[in-house]
Amino acid sequence: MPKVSDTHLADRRDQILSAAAACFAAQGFHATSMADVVGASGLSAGSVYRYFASKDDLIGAIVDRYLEGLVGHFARAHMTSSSPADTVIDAIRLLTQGLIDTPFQPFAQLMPQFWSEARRNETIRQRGETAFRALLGQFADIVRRAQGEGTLQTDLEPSGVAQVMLALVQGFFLQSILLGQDAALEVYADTVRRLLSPSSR
Amino acid sequence: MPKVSDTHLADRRDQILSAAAACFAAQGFHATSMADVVGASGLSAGSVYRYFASKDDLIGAIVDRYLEGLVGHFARAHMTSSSPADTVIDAIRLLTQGLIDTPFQPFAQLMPQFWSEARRNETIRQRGETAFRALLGQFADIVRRAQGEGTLQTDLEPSGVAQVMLALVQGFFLQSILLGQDAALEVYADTVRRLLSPSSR
Amino acid sequence: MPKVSDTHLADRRDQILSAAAACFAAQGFHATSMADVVGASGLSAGSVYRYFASKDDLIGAIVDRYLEGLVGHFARAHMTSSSPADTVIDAIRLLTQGLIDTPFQPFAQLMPQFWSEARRNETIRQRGETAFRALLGQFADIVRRAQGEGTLQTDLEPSGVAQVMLALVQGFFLQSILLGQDAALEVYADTVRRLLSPSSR
Amino acid sequence: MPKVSDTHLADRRDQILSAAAACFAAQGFHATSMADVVGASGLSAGSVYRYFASKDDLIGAIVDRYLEGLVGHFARAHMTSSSPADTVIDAIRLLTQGLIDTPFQPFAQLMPQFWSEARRNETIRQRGETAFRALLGQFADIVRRAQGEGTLQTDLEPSGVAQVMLALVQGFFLQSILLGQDAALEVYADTVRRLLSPSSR
DNA sequence: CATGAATGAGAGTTCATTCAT
DNA sequence: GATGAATGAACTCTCATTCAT
Repeated sequence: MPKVSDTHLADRRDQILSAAAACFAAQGFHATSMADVVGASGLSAGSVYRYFASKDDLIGAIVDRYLEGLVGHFARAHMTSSSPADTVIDAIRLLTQGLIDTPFQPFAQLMPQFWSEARRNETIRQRGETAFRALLGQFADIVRRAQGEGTLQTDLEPSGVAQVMLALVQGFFLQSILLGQDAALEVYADTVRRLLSPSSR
Repeated sequence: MPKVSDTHLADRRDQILSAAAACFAAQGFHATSMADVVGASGLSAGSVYRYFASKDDLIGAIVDRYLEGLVGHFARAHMTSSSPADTVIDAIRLLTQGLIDTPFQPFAQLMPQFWSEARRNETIRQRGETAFRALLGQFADIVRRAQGEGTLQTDLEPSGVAQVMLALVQGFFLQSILLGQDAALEVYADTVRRLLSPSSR
Repeated sequence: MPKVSDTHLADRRDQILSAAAACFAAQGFHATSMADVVGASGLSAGSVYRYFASKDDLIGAIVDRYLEGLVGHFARAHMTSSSPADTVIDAIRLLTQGLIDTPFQPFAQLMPQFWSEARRNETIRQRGETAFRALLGQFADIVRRAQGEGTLQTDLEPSGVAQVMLALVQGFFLQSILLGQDAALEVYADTVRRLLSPSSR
Repeated sequence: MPKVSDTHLADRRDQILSAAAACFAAQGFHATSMADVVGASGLSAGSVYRYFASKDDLIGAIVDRYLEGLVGHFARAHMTSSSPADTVIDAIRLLTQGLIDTPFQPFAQLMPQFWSEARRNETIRQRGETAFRALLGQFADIVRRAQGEGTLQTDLEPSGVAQVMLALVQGFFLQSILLGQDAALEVYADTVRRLLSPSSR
């Protein structure tokens, strides 16, 4: 199919990317063979390699999507949340739902894959660093706003609280891999809210 | 009645396990070939397979060591720490030092490997669940003790705080993979201490 | 009755052939992909396959051009040269210059490619046989003329001398691939002249 | 089979090398797949790669054998031949017989492969240069000896005659690929003898 | 007529595992 | 008991060729 519209090309790319994301989320980057991706995409090997130069290129594109999705999620949470605690809890809820049935469905499951890869692949590490620094910046802004509104102690370093907030999201997800996410969220959310919101004390 | 002593057998096993841990920490489970492990161990392929039935078996043994080391670390931290905040910070410091020159040197680097594997390997997930539930139990005890001593609010659910404590350790490590661990620890530790220690408010 | 003129078709063919010759000379038949040829020709894959049924067909056409060029070169050398020795030396000089900046530029570099291919491809071998028999015939004529003029011993078999002459051209080119052609030519030419021209003895 | 004798290892290497030489001679380097070599060797893919790191490595080893065989052949011819003409003719005869049933059987057929490869592979070109310079040196010695014995004109440059001698061997082989070697040799040999031996004039 | 996206068999290579010695 | 040569299925990736547009 020559001289095809740009939309068509972008759709094909998305088709491959979605298939790959599903495979990678289910099996991990390294346990997924290109044949798996090819099969899941419904295209041929040659076509997949027309859109992505190598498996690493495909992994890079998936990671980019993952990071964009992550930063986008948190940016939206940022808009609608008033407090650091709610930001953390909303983020978890968004990502948890993403674990089930949103368009971001497979991406939350990619988290451990991403961290493994970041240790070995400098390009991915750098992209991750950029994304996560942006995230920490957003969180720090939320902290400063809360401090300005008097809902958070002013002796806390915003960057430190931002790191803590991020850790609270990350940690919950890691734990949910081992323990299952449903049961714990209520207690966890309540604890986070009490610790990060002095008004409740 | 084997010709060689049990000690000899155990030593061989340790020799392989140490070599494998170093390889896995440096390159990840999947990027490490059995030939890498065989080479690093100084033994032959046949010997390695005499002690471990398969690569997965070897990974399982490494994960067991990793989890034992982790639980042991925190258990020790438990003994010497009086407060939840100090437990978190001590744990980070122990593991951070482990990143450099303790006998646990490679194990901290195995963290993302472990979480990736736990998503795909049910046996490993279960062992992890057991270990982390034990860890959470220890942390909950620390929380209860602190509440009894009046250094922590009593309206906090101990299991929730335990999860938060664990998340604060895990999150710091994930972030340090991307951002480098040195700079942030002081601010992070200070923030954790202020949030988890009402006396400072 | 085609919509485009025959000239246009022939031009397209030449365009592809020139691009292919350059690629084949630079990289060899097998290391050159059809994508390379397509790219160098400035046309599309479909167009190239409109003019040449297959890669082998294209190789065949290139070989034909190569052989035509070769025979044509020697035919011209035949006209202007009076002696067997000068024929050999002029041929080398023409082809050597062809290595640099004549329209035959890439063809001399195709020589080893041709001989490799002739061993495996019977069609090409046959075309080569025809061309080289023609060449040997031209050379034999030159020998007979020289013998008639008394500038060459009459006890030499013309066909044998023709083969020797051809070998002297071919051999020089093979050696120049390994050794570089510049330095040796003067000594080589002088030696050829002395051996093939009894007058100089 | 572990702890196998060095002889056994060398035999395996030879086994692969012989199979590869046969394949390469029959089909050329690039038209021969590693699967072809594997099949012809009677071993497995893994075994072939235990002895040769890559296809290029294998080609390099074959070329080395080819060049050694070539230089060795000519060195022997050198010993037993008294005149430059006989050296050329003996060399052709040795290599021609090699085309049929000596241990060097496939190597003579590798000639065009070698020259093609030398144009694209600098390592191979260099090895070839070394070997052929050695050959030219041997030939020049023969020339000087003949000049000393008064069987060759002293006004010929030994290095130039050496190049001519080599060309006469190479050219005959190239021509024999197209024309078949049997018929021509007698006439060719006679012509070479007459041209290179002034005594016959 | 021209295009170039799509194909899929097959390329070179790796590697977990076995077993004769 | 230990060895390491041997295995072969599976891997990532290429490329000559086709055909819907």
